[in-house]
Amino acid sequence: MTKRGIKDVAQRAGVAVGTVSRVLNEHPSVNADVRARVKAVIAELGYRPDPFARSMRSKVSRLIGIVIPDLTNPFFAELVQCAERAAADHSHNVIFMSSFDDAVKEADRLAQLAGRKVDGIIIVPCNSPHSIKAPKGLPLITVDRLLADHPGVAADNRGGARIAVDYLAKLGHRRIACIAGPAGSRPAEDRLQGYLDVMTTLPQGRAKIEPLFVNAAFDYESGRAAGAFLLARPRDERPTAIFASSDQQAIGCLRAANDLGIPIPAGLSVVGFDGIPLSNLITPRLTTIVQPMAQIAEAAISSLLGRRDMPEVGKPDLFQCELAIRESSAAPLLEPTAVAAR
Amino acid sequence: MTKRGIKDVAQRAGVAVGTVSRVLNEHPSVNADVRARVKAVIAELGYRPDPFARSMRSKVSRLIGIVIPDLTNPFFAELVQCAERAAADHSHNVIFMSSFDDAVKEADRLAQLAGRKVDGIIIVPCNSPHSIKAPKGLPLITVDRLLADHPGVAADNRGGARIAVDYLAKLGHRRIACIAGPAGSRPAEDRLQGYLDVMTTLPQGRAKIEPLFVNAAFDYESGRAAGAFLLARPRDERPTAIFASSDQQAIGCLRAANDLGIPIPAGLSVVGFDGIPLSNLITPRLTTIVQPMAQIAEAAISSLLGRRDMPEVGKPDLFQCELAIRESSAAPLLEPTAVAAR
DNA sequence: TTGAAAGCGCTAACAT
DNA sequence: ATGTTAGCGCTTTCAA
Repeated sequence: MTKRGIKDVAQRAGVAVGTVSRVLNEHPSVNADVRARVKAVIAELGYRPDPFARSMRSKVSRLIGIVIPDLTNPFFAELVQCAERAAADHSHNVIFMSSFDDAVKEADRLAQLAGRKVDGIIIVPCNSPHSIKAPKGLPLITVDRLLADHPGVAADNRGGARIAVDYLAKLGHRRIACIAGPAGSRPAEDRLQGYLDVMTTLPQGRAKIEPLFVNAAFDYESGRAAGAFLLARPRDERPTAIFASSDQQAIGCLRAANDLGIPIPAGLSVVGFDGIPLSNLITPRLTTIVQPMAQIAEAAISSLLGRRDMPEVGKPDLFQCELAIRESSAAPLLEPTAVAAR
Repeated sequence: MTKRGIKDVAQRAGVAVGTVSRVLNEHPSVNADVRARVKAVIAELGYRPDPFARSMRSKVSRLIGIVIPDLTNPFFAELVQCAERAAADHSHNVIFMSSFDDAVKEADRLAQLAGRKVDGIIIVPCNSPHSIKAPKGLPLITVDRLLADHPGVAADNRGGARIAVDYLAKLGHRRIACIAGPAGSRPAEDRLQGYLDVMTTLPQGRAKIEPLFVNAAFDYESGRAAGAFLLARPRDERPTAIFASSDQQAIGCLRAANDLGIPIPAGLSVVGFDGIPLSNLITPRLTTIVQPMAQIAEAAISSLLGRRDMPEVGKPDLFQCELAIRESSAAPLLEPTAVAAR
């Protein structure tokens, strides 16, 4: 099978190259029979338009760039996977790049993507306090870690946290602690806020209800340490439930409880956040707030491609989270209210 | 900053476009001073050659395609991350695609990459018994899951397994069990073989030494189940050490031990395989065989780009693994030899 | 060593 | 509705 160009197709079909091009681009003004004939020839010849020649003229690359801080984070890995699927659904391919959470590398990657003339960029900005210089004229959308001066889509972190804490409260828990994320992280702060929202509106019984939280990085080990800290207090002051700001933290916290011989969920309920695949694979399976990653990724891609309104700057599109009740949570052993009444 | 083309550079530098092109491509026959002047102008104008125009003529895209079954697997995520870094080191970008372990999708992705005229393809084939139709004329290399009819690079799985079991044996363990990977998986079989290699050469003491292994998927839950199975036997027949074929399995196995109240490493040593980041974040930190992912990825990229010989078909390049001794392993409580001698 | 010019394969503007 | 043609921005002969 030798090299086929648009000319060969045109010649074989007895039409001009322009017509073939129109067929290729689904241009309306082509007679049905001509279109059919051309398509037949295309199939017959196994012709595939050269994407470079195409992009050079049309300024459309059918390429989406995605820049994330670290693929080792399962949450980002899932995002990338979902984004690729969404892009494929729209006949686009994905150029993947990692910024290693380094603002300099991030800027470089962005410039490269601009050079590649990608049709849009999805970015999870790195954590250093900075903003991004979006190549102008190139649609860019932030995901998860929102930036004030760029459009963004994310989970409704605050709302999700409320759902989690609300659930624990309804189960009867009152001493609910929170492993908050790292200070300065937007998602972390939103989740903490959601926790506080619920805690401050809980009906005050005989036992005083006070929010109790500790900041920690989003990873497993930090979660374990934070959990150990929260659980290292006299039994009657010890939290009966912990809301962690990430699944990794929650899993670490499970470990801390285990180290102290606290049974799950009998002695302690733990709820995570994110809904990473691992959360449903461990024992006990983790009750968690699952982010609608597929929806988030789909929204980001659609917005970039103009098939959907771009979120306004300052008004990110937020997607509702869902509570997945699994094995790490249950009603507390002793109803604190009952105890207080005795 | 308006649109800059090669013409602007040529004009500003007082040379012909051809000369600028030669400078751009490091062509030798350009006077040093001319080259310097042109480079200065390029920098001054912030000129960036259009990759499409470039590729259209040169048939080189500076793009590498990578197809993996599932990014949710932390091992593959690390591979992708390493590959992207290696590609970036060679001024290439990476088009990422997921096959979702589906041979049909895989073939489709491959065709797309061929259409994109990528300079090479890295693929972790999906598990179904099949082979891959590599677009001819396009360098393709398999990683991890090797295929008999394509060049490949991977860790020396058999050697790595030997190191692990050898280490356990030297520690004094004799009842060493193995959580093998899924049957049919090439890496799984190689690792099991390594385990058997060592077990069959262990000096037979008074206590009979027999290999004991059970197949399981590579994930956490399968590892937990397999661990529970292996540990559910009378104490004096129970393995004192378990070699798992993946870190995820090992972590699941740790959990199984924990459920049975077996202390780690006092009551049981566990060694994993892969060296995923999580392995060093959990408690206890997991002793494991770490694959040189960066090296493997670098080798794959270099081979594709012709900066290094492509591995021969049937003779994959194998990279030595390293033992990372951490907290999940130790000498057995009672030296079996001593016991036998008593 | 350098310049001039011919395309690469396609799209889009213009002509019919 | 279809044909014709001028480039897109670059690389690469071919001359000089």
